[in-house]
Amino acid sequence: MATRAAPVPELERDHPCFDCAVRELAVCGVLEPAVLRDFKKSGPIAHYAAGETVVFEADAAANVYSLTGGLLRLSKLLPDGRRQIAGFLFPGDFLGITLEEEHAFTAEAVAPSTLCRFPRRQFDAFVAANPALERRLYAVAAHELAAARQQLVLLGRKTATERVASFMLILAGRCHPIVEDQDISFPMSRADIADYLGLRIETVSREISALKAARVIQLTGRQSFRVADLGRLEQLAEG
Amino acid sequence: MATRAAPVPELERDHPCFDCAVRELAVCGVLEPAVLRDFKKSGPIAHYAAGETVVFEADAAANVYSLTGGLLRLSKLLPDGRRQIAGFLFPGDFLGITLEEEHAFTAEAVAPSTLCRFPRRQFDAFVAANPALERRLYAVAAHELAAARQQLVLLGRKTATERVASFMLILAGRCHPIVEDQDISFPMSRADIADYLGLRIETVSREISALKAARVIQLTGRQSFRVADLGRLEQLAEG
DNA sequence: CGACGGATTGAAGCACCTCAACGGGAGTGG
DNA sequence: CCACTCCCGTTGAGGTGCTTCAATCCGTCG
Repeated sequence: MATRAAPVPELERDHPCFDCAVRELAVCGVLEPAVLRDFKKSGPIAHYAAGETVVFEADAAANVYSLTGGLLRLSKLLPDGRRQIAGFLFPGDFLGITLEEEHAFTAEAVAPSTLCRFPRRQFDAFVAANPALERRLYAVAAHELAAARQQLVLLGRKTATERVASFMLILAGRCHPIVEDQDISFPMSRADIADYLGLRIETVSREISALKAARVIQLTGRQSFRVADLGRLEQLAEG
Repeated sequence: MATRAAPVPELERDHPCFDCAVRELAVCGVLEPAVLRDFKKSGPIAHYAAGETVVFEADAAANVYSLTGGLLRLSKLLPDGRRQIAGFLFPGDFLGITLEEEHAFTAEAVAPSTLCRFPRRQFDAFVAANPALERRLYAVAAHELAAARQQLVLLGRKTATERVASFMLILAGRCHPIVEDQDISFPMSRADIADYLGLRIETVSREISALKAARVIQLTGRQSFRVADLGRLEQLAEG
């Protein structure tokens, strides 16, 4: 869900970010090599297994993160256990858009994930010293805001069929261009999908089965599919 | 929904922003008087009657706005007429958090409203020249993002009773501190509330009646109420 | 193989929606 | 001042889309 970055100069082979797969995608993409090297010094790499928690809701927001690999979910629990997933973070996405003292959402690894971790204080200093980074962060926040508001429409007004179709489109939309019959894999479980779409897993399952039966999509595995009829899928997603 | 600003030096009486009621609340609050005067020159005041549209979804984002009085709603329509309100803008709030070329949501005046309008190009130049403004915009975006995600929980997982109770708390939360038996007025119609909460008007009406019958709130008019039992209201809102 | 967790499918229930009637305040005109 | 209308909100009765509960399937792993 990160926006595309301006190309940065080539890095030297010994640069700590040399083999980062998402360098240009991530917020760091706007930094000059020298600055980037300096920046990276403050940020060790952290690994999380599937299911592990990166930050707890209401934890002190001591660090910010840049996701370089894997998949995270941002979620919130109600007292009785109901869960809502506010969004997924893909490689290149930034975790820590807040000026509050504590995180508002729990971030957990859906699949094994790799993150660059930066102490917030140092990160804030870096931001203050690098206007380009500040602008980039604003762009990321604005983009996430638009995505969250779009999700409000889905949760507030769409039917189960429309929600699941929209979800498929969101997944497909991560590939550019969106083409039919291209294999798309998603690491999240039916439970995650349900909690993201405000449905129950049984409903998600039924709707996926219906899309498959209608030959709009094709299941190529439990966590992968192909779009068989893009036009129809878009139609279903918008009501 | 705006965050509190640092106090600014006193303005001269002839300053165009001298009698702005939300100066310190709005994004302009971080600007020095001289800069502010310069800034304001680029921004004429616009008035909108209740029901009028400030920006249409998919319109070119040629301007940004600062709301100085009234109330706006941000909404999106599905092809068949279903509507979702993504949020309300109160005085001091900023309209135009996006780097896209077009607006993603329609903004309409719920009540007669007054806005400062700035051409986006000039505004962007101002932002680039004023790091404090840039930081402030980021803070606003981060805050709106948190609010939108909180709303996702409401729309995805809360019952009708919980939604309406939460809405009452949001309204009450705009007064600091939240005290019982203080009159709170809201200019939006039941239809607006319903489209904000992802419910139908009838359901909103029934739930409000139920809260009233349970003596949790007290209706003091069609568009005003008092919190009679804050603890109970909070309990109902959280499930 | 048997056990386990995740996914699917079926049948019944319920929360909210839909449709419909009614109520009440604001504005208008006699 | 009242009669009328209009709009918004409220209330009631019946319908439905998603949930709930339950059984089964299937791939994985010991």
